[in-house]
Amino acid sequence: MTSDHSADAASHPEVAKPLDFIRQIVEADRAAGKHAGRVHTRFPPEPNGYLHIGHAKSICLNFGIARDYNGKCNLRFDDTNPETEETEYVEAIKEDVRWLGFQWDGEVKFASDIFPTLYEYAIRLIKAGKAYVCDLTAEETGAYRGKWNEPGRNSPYRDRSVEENLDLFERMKNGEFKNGEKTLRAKIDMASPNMNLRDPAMYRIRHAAHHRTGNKWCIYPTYDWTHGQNDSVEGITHSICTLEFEQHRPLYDWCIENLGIHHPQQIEFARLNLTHTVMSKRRLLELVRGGLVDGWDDPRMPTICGLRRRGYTPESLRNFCARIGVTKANSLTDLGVLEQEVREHLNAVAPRVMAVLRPIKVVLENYPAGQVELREAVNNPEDPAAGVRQIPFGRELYIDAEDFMEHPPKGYFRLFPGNEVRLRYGYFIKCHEVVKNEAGEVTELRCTYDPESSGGQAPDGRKVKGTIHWVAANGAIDAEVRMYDVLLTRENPGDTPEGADWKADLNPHSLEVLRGCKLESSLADARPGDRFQFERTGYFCVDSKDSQPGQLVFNRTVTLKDSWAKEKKKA
RNA sequence: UGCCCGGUGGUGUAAUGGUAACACUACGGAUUUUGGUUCCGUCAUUCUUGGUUCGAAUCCAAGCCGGGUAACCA
Repeated sequence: MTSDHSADAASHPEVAKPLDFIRQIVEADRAAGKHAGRVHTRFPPEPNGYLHIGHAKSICLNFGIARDYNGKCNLRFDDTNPETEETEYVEAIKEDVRWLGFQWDGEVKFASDIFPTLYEYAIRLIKAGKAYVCDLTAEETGAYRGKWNEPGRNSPYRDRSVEENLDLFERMKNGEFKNGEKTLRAKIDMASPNMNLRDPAMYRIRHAAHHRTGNKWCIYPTYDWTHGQNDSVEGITHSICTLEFEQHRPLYDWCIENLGIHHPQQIEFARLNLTHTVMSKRRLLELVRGGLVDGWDDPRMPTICGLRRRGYTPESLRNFCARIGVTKANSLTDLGVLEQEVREHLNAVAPRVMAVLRPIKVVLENYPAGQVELREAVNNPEDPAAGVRQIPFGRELYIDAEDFMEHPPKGYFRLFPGNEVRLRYGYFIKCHEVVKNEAGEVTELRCTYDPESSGGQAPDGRKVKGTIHWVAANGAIDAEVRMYDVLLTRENPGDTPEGADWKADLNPHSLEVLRGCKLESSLADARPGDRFQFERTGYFCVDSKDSQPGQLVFNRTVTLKDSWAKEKKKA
């Protein structure tokens, strides 16, 4: 087994690091020859909402294991509840999985594909005396189920004959009964300490159109009666799900064993929690329906489509999932880990560009009026192959308001009266005069430049501490830039006090829209989805929804690390 | 209240009876035409109490703490 492991590690460098506990199980199963060494997983979303970063963890796990062990991974929609599920979500989910970089095995699967099989299986259980039709209402069923510390009571319908059950079940299917009038239940143990084994429902009556089967069925199988059999039929070997299904596992196993069919192994892991982030579909839906965000793909949403629109790359999401690991321990991952991951990827691949977000005009009094020269700028210092570009320089420029202070604190080495700084790829400049408007705001700086410092080095060898970015006024592009911050101020939204509204923690500053930002002219051709580093500021991408040629809109993906901001905070 | 599952630096994980380690964060420093990147360094960890053992993060027991669980949701 040791040699097997190293062979795998050699052919799959990404699994060379210590294996998570699920991969350990998979390797042990392979070594033992279980399922003839075959590995087949599945990702089983319910099509009733959009995928989020927590799903990405599951996707990376399931598809990743299939890839690592030359196995397969199915994409299967768990569409057993016609009342909440819609085709709209199916398409969005497929797109998100593909965008993340994964391809499912064969056709997309649906739980509804096996409705006929499930029906046959149910008849098998009825014939074996292991399932019965129950007339109890939902409320009554709850009462009969008992409490945690007291056993339930048998349903008065529990001992119907096989013939009667068969007849009733068929009539349920034929639509002879109203919603909720009858259920088909597994006959297990009303005294089980595990509530899931107290005669769980297998079928309920719902006269509702299903997004795929239309009105063909009016009885629908429950999750518990569907999932394991679906795994079995698809030949799944390892059925990976989240912790809350752990106490369903005995039921999962019971169904399969009593049917005598292929037995996949259910394995549970802890779902992802992120600081400042809500992940439940209910809450996400609340944000969307309440108009608190701009839809499922609002760049502040933790949805895959939101992160995509925000500028996250599939690589960064996959790397994130690899970094956080897989365990059974509940945890809360710092959002900073996700942000660091996207910085790391974008640092390597994003072209650098100069953009002034909050412009202040700078006039170089000793620079010839009307003169324009081109300066050479490096596109990506991390990637020499990215080459260089020419950017215009002139007498009038914009710099960022943050790069000038009239009365700077100690340690500030950007521009202030009397101080000399370097304009990146340009010249040294010195500020002599501050022009303000009536409100006392700085509107213009009168500066001089040192013609000898062309290229950013002074021949006399004098040094400047600060280098700031700039955009020539002439030819600058105007753009809108959306500065995003966390959606929730509370670090752990799970800590919202009982009875309190979690939405009270919504961050009122989660979006700041900046208009009239000045961008270097090379950005004129930027296309939706293009990602850049705005030098010294952060990573930004062209919004895929609202940006237009000539009216560009950028989203801030993440800031650059900022040790000066940290310094200021300390003071 | 019953049952199930967890508990390792601030955070996320590793160590699978044999020197508690890695990453992130934080803090310090070097380099730097991005206060970015990169590099070097520092701080800091086995929930408690017993038991088994030459030896326990690891096995056992009890306790404590956290999570899940009583849809005809998934």
